[in-house]
Amino acid sequence: MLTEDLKSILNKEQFEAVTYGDGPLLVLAGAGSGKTRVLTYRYAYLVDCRYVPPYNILAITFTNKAAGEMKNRIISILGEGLGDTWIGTFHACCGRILRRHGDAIGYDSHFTIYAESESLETVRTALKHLDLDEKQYPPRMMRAIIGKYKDSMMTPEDVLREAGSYSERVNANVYREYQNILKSSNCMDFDDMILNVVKLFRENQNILDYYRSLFQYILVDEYQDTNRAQHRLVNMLAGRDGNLCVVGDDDQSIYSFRGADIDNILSFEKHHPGAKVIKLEQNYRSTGNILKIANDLIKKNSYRTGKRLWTSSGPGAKAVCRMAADHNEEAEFIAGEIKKRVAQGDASYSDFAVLYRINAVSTGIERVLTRMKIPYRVFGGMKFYDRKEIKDLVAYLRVLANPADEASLRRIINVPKRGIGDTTVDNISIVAGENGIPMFEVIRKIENYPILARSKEKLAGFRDLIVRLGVILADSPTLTEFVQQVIDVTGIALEYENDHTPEGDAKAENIREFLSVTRTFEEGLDEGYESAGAVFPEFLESVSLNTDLDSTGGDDDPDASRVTLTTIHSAKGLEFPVVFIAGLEDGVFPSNQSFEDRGSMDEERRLMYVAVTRAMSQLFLSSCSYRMLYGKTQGYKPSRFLRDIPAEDLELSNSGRGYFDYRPRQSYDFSSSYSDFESVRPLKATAPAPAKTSKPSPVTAAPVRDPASVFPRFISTPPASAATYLTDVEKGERVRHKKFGDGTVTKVEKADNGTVVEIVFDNAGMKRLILEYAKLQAL
DNA sequence: TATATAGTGTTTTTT
DNA sequence: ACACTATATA
Repeated sequence: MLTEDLKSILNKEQFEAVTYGDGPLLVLAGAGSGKTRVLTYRYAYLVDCRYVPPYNILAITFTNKAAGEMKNRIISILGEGLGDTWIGTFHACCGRILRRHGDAIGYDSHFTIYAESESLETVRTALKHLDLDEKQYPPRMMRAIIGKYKDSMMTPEDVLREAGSYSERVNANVYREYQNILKSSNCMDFDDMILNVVKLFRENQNILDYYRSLFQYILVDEYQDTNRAQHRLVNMLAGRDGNLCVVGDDDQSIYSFRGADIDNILSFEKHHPGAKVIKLEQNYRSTGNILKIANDLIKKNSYRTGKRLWTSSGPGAKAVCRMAADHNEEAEFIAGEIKKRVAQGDASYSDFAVLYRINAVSTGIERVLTRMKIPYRVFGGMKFYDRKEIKDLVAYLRVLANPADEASLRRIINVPKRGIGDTTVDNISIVAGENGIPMFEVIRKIENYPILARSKEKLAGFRDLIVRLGVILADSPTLTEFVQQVIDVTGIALEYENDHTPEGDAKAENIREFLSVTRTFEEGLDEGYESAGAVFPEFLESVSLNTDLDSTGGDDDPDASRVTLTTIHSAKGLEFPVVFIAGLEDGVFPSNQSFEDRGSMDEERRLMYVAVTRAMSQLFLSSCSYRMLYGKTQGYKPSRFLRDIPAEDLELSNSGRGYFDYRPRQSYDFSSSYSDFESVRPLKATAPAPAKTSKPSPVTAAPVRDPASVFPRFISTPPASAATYLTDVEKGERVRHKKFGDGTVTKVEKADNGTVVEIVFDNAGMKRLILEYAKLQAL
């Protein structure tokens, strides 16, 4: 590969980013600006022109898919294999480090990785240990709280030390017990994988030094999505002046609810003084009209580096905005447009995507697509590994690899049913706790524990089953054969096969499908192997970390052309010729939970920006006057994001049946998104609900032409009650919020859009609210 | 221990 | 609307 060749393939900024020399480099890559191209070419350039061995480059992505694509593209650029690489997700790379060096922080190399549901089970166990009522401390909420602590890298001890209230102390205790259970089960959750590597490095300078010298170059993709721990990890490895190249787009940061911290990318230059910053603003995906809408939307956010996408291609078609009466009309409009274009022969179903903020919006659209015989696929439904029957099978495998794995043991101890009930399990757990040994050790030596005498036979049966499977593992020549034996010997598929229901058949089929997962894994191995046992741990790790949809199987024809239905979050990184953004109503998108503070409203706007920039040549936006959500039909107003788009950029498609005659404002009003917080409450559905039948009846659908409803934001909303809300507060003050409950003000700061108050709520954690809108009451 | 019933809570979810 | 879960009951 010659540098001259790169010049002809890449634009000026891309070229500069790819060939930049040593030291920190920040690439701000706008949507569709060739980010992946830069990453892959930079990797190839380092290898081919600067003679860096691939093994000395750490390339981190967020998804397995991205890692796989990156690797393949590099190989095709270089035209040769790379050998052993460090191209992987944060979790895959950390897993690899921990399998090797985890013993330095007290983990056995066969540790199990817990996903969401096992983690939740562990929280339940922790609550039980602490005698806490699940009603009072919902496991999901507790897990979320623990997640927040982990996001901010706090240990249970840190939480306890800083605990100001009783509930915070309870949180700390649950967190501590949760960690204790994980540790004694030789398990980690996803967050722990990152945190533990940070811990490993912090406590073992020699190990850190080893990896620092190993990774001569570090590339990180989607940097705007890193959380604090990941940021810390990268900085430990790269140092202040290391050869760290991060690529990302602050305008596409949409995962803050999972701990992603937009500051990591925005303050890169602060952390790495003298860093080179390159902006990629030329867009190769969308038409000019689409980019104009995207640019105009995102420029309303103030906390950003500021980029403006441009294209050398023409303006293309105008975006079409449909004001529909209800979700049925919206769905029919979408289906109709798709049908029409496919019939004309200039598009196939896979050219279309329907994007929405919340999954609940998809159901209405699915119904109509099905009725009109339009093939579609829904992204991000039930994942293969999330299915009960697969989890059961995996739990068997995990117990074999790591008998200390308590959540997995509990999962399978009575699957298939063998008469071991909750009481017995609780007793085992108590005995295990008293003796400080794993539950499986108790089962191994049932004779020693009189409490368990009654279920002795049954437990012995379970123990013998596990032991027998262990022998089979040692004897099986291949992984697939072994797993087949596990299925047969345990009989987990049998009970499904016997009940002869469609669901049972599907579950049995899924279990068989798991064998294609093992086969695929075996095919992917570079070399052959001696026995199932030799690759077993590696296989389990790939199962734990491969949570995406690639191997879901089941669905008949993967190549068939279908419309894609997906949330905007899952659509990030994808592109489609024709994109529909459905459900553009205030309270749906933006979500009504985002009205509380500016930070989340900005994130909603970034989400809208991501949605718009998925479209290549045609964008459709739709909004409903009435929508049924969670079983209730309510009136809604058009999304503020719709109303923020200048009128001249939209072509209206109005059936005349919508209750609002939507007219976007002519001139751009920067304050609009915040000026009408008072009117965000959905309208009460006093008007006749939309017709239940799929064809809206023309009688009930008479449009309302009352000017007040045409421009609802000009209605002066009377105060909800006589209650007075605080207009100024000070640090330390106790306040009450209608949703978050009571809390203490920890910070007050003036911003151009109002007064930002930071409040630590007793039960809801820390929130930043805009005082003017937060409706706080004094206590 | 298995099944019926009432009650609940629903933003987004790369690993 | 709907799915999941805690509880009551046989």
